[in-house]
Amino acid sequence: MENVSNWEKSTIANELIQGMEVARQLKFHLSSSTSSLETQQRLLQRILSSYDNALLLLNWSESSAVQPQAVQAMVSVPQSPISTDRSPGGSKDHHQDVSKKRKALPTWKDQVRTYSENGAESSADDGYSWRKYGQKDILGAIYPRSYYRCTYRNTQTCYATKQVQRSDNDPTIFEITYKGKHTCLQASNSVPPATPENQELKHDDNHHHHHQQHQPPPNDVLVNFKSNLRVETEDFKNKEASNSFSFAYGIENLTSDGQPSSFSQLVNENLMANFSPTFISPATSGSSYFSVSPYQMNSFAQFPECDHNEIISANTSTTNSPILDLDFQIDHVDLDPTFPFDTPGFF
DNA sequence: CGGATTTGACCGGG
DNA sequence: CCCGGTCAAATCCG
Repeated sequence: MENVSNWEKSTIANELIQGMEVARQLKFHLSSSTSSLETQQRLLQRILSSYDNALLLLNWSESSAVQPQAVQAMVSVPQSPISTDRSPGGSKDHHQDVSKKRKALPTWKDQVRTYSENGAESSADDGYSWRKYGQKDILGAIYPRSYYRCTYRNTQTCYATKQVQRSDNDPTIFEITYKGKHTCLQASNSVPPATPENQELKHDDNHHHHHQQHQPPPNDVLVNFKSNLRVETEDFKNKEASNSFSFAYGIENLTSDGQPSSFSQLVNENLMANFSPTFISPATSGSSYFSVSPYQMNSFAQFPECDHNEIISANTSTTNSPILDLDFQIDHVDLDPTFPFDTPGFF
């Protein structure tokens, strides 16, 4: 337990909460006669994905996490090459030598929805200061991809990076891929990151500045779970109202109205993806902020390597993936019980 | 002037 | 050789 940082806890809890929320929606849909099978399957997919991500976050093993983007790409125009679509026939032999991966940096994704149409700048402030170091046109993508690294890479040897890619289908969506965790110490007066990355507490505290962030015992996680779930639900509704999108419960209405529905489904999918719980602070009671961030955090971990997931996802993904993942996890834990994250010098 | 961004070159893996 | 990722010189900006 001790080697699981607060950041990981919150992120895992994030996934679990999301899964629970979606499960509730699915329950509602199942009892509703108007619910389409497609919708139900999508909800189920999301639930499985949440489990998958949570398990993956627990020990950084590869996974067949089903990305919402994949669904989105399938529903919409087939112009964006998503990594999950590969020919199943090409299942080449792969080695599971986990030993000599050099770039086993943890990777997770996030979707940020901009509210102002021009708002390319709104795609940003996640609490960390980034420095752009490159931009590339990506094959098959309309918008270029921007590369950022932590500002304190040289001064504090912080190797966190992120990539920002504007979505082809919905230009108000920015897909952000984070690689590596911040090992830097941000300025103390700065606003704590609204992302689950609440890491400053886990640094070797040469000087414990007033750490009101206590390490919550495992039970606290559950407490957080519940309390935040409530918050999240409210927030959920607020956003639904403010965006004047009837989503989730209204999907069928939108889609079955004779509309081609690909777009509305796309929108709903994006909303679904973005309506994940806006971050759960591990410091619950009396804590100053439940950062209800202006952007949504739908983080799900990614496979540091592409090798395994190829063959895993070649199988029909969802059903058998947990089993496979468990196997991987066991192996992984046996081989490498230490989490690379908790060592600040790791890179 | 100093730090951040831009942008083409460079590099390495597939 | 193509493509994605990074470097670094030039440029921008406060």
